[in-house]
Amino acid sequence: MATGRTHRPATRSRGIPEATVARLPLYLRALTALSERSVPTVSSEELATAAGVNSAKLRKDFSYLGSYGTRGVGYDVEYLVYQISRELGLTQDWPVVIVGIGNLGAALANYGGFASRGFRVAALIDADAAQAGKMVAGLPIRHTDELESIIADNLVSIGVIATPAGAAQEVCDRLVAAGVTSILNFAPTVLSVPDGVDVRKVDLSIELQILAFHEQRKAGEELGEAVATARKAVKRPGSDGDVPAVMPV
Amino acid sequence: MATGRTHRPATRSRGIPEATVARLPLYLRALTALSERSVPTVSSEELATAAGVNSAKLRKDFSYLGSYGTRGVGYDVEYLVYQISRELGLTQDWPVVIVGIGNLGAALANYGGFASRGFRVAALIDADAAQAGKMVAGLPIRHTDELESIIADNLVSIGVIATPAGAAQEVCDRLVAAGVTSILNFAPTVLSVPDGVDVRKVDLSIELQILAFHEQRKAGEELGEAVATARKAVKRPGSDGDVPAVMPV
DNA sequence: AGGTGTGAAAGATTTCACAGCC
DNA sequence: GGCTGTGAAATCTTTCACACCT
Repeated sequence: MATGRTHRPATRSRGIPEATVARLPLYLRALTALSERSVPTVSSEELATAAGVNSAKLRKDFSYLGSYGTRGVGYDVEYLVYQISRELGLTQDWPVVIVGIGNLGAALANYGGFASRGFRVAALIDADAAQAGKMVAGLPIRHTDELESIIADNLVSIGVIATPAGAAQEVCDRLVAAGVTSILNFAPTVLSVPDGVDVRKVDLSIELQILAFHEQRKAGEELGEAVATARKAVKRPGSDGDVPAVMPV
Repeated sequence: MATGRTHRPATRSRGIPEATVARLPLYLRALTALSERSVPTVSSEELATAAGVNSAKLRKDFSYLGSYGTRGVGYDVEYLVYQISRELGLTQDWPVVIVGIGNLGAALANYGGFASRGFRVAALIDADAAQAGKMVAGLPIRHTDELESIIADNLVSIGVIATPAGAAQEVCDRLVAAGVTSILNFAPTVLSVPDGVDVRKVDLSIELQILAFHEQRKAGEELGEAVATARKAVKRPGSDGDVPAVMPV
């Protein structure tokens, strides 16, 4: 069934839904674990459990990639690993730069998952001249002045921004001007970019706030406000106003 | 319009869509910035631009909270800040613990956004006894042995896991057993938790992989594979096989 | 039997477009 | 005249359930 003229509309044969794309890395991780344990095949049910989704969703997701399973048997682990990797573009080398080597930037540089699966940290860049040359995760920190040449020399198309919020847009503009077309933004700012540039945002305080929303519901509905009240009383000394005077979220 | 019997079905008067909840922190941040510049009112169009969404979506989102705007005028900035904060549960104090004080955990502890808006780092916890007592971001690292008592003493209901993948599930189990009901997970693993416990996941390599997917499309469709080919040729020496031998993603 | 692949139904989210109020 | 609030339409996502292959 890899041959033409099937039910699938030819017009968007390559149009994999965003929601599916976002789950492919999850499946890939679960499959990689199975592969390391030399498991040869896996059913949609087993794989779905390992990835934390339900099996109908997983099968639907895979159906957008093609028919890679065998009815009555399941999926060949190695083959699926390869197909998903290829679909995600992980069979090629993606050089990335990390800009802003503070606590977070250093954590990212040291993060193992970064180095695996075709991603390669091409350079660490920081605006602080005093940091230049210092080694982090086996790489020397380089000064922002070199940003453009580093990107050009390494054909970098993915940039990671781990600067303070105030610097993020300027860094972003320079990355884009130098040729970067995908940005992973850790700074708590909305970046504006031209069409054709992708931005994904990772925002710690947003995630916490979403948790707080649900937490509040639980407290209110299941415990009749008692815990919430107790918690309110436990404010630490020195922040007893209603508006904590800290930097903007 | 705080009074009853409106068009909204009473059955889910409190049922704010997840997608809307996920955007409230974005609006709140934009509003806080306006508030600091003492801007009194803002239109849906302006606020939407600042938050990086379109105005119809923003108005729809706000309509789930209530009618807080004035037709022909816009929204009162201070009032909206208050309403959204309240809706998100940020008017109360949320003590959090961070478990796993490696590079990432330290970065989180130092992250300013964490400390703002009602979140308070109650303790930093690490399994390495040699680290115990060391100060990070003004707080002493405490040993995992103390986890249960720390959570009980501080009424902690939100836990942040920044441990290696291998330790995450065990830490999670202990947090949950001790009373934590919301978890922000930075470890690249699927956590299993009982009903009633919320888990949100932040996964750096997943974000990168999603970017790579779109990046690949751009290269293939707009440049006729030329750049992709060039990039493939630039593999660094020592990783010329097809399967990079690094830790699982 | 056992498990994939997928139409069709159900549900959620986004966008449109305009009535209604200031 | 300008801008909110919201039904209704369009779109996207998930779930169901079963035909079909091994």
